[in-house]
Amino acid sequence: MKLRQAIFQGRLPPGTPLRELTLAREWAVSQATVRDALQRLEHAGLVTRKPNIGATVTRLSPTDVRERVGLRALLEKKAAEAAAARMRESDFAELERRLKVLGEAIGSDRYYEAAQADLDFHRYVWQCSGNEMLCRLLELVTVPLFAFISIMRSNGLQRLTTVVEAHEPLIAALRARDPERIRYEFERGATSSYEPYLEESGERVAAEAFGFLSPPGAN
Amino acid sequence: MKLRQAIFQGRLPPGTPLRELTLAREWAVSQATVRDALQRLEHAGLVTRKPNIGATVTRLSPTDVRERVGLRALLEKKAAEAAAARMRESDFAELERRLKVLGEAIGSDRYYEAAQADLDFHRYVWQCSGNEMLCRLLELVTVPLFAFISIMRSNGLQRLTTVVEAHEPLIAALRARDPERIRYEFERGATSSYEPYLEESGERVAAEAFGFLSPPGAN
DNA sequence: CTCGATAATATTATCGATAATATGATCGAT
DNA sequence: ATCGATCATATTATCGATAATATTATCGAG
Repeated sequence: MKLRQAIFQGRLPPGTPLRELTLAREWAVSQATVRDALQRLEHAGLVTRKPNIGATVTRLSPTDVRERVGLRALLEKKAAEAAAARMRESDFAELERRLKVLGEAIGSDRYYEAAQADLDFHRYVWQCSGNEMLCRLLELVTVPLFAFISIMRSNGLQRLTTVVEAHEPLIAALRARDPERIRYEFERGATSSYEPYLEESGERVAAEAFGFLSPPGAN
Repeated sequence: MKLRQAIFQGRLPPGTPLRELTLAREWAVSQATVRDALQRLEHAGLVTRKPNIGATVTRLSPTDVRERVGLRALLEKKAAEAAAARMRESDFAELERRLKVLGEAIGSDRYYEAAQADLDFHRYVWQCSGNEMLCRLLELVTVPLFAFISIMRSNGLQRLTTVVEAHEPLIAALRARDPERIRYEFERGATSSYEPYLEESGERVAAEAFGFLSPPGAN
């Protein structure tokens, strides 16, 4: 769980090799425990493992980001549509509570907490869909994107002030239970944050964020 | 890898508890190796693990099947559309080769091989989409469905003779590069095999397949 | 000086054993 | 007799050490 935090905070930049025994000594645990953690993070998409070679912090190429953003939009629209049909007033209240938590985390410049709160907001919508498998897919697709954004923010490369307001149309659309509007707002919400990195210059912007260029053959 | 086969062949019915040390002794390997295998199968969706409790062969409730079939249709349509735009003649040839392998496996009543070949056919379409993440999601969603079908077949509960012909419209639609037709055929292909288990009587049919009823509170 | 084979090193994969935890049974109190 | 607490047992989680494998460095031949 600490590893997850380190990745989100950008303390372990994408591409960092994760040596099992090294991490084990570092945290005073066994290799088996580290191995276990790495396997779980691989499942979450934050770590990439190759058999007999080793593990590294997942590095998202512009192509990867594009793929994930597209899939997230597709799946989240579906989830939000289903959720709208099932959400009661208490669910909307919970959603607004989570948005408030997000606002507070942003207000105090806590990037890791902000990313988690952002994730928790969206996760709640997913859960309201009542579709368990859909939730799992969205976790898989989205978590590394949030890590990506979290790193951007911790490097000061993304404006934070607008984040809360950006979420309000989502709640409004869900409240209205208008499928067309839900699709529009969630499509927009899923893609807007990443637009700077999806254009021609995406590679350059991402490189600035991480302080290095991806090697030509990587991914 | 043997465990995977055992699940597909129905030798380990859904719900079977998988004790780490027991399996380790059975196959003359270490607990760590079994643990590793279970973790990978959990990732593939064939095994369900609960912390400090244990692992069982994943049991798909009718709801689970419904969720997965719906998501598979959604994702596979997207993959097939993208694939059609990129497939060359050699790709179509490969697809037909794989369909032939499937036909041979069915001809000799080898259920495990048939399920794998069926999977390999669809996997090739996914890969032609060029969208790596989409492939991963489809694996996750679909593999347990194929295991489900494989068990049905091994219990003689599904007709096999029509399987090959059912795949031909898919190839034709891809060849035609007609998005509308691709969507139609893949939607149909993804859902048709499961129709018997998606109706009111789904629970009963599934119970027949596995020889037992799901406990009321399961899932 | 370059290329290929071979040895040294580093890292993952596996092993056997121990510790931590949850489940089910036993006992006592009401 | 039933409910709650405690203990026994089974199972997973973790540990330290060894084996297998891949990468890198070294050496010798051309």
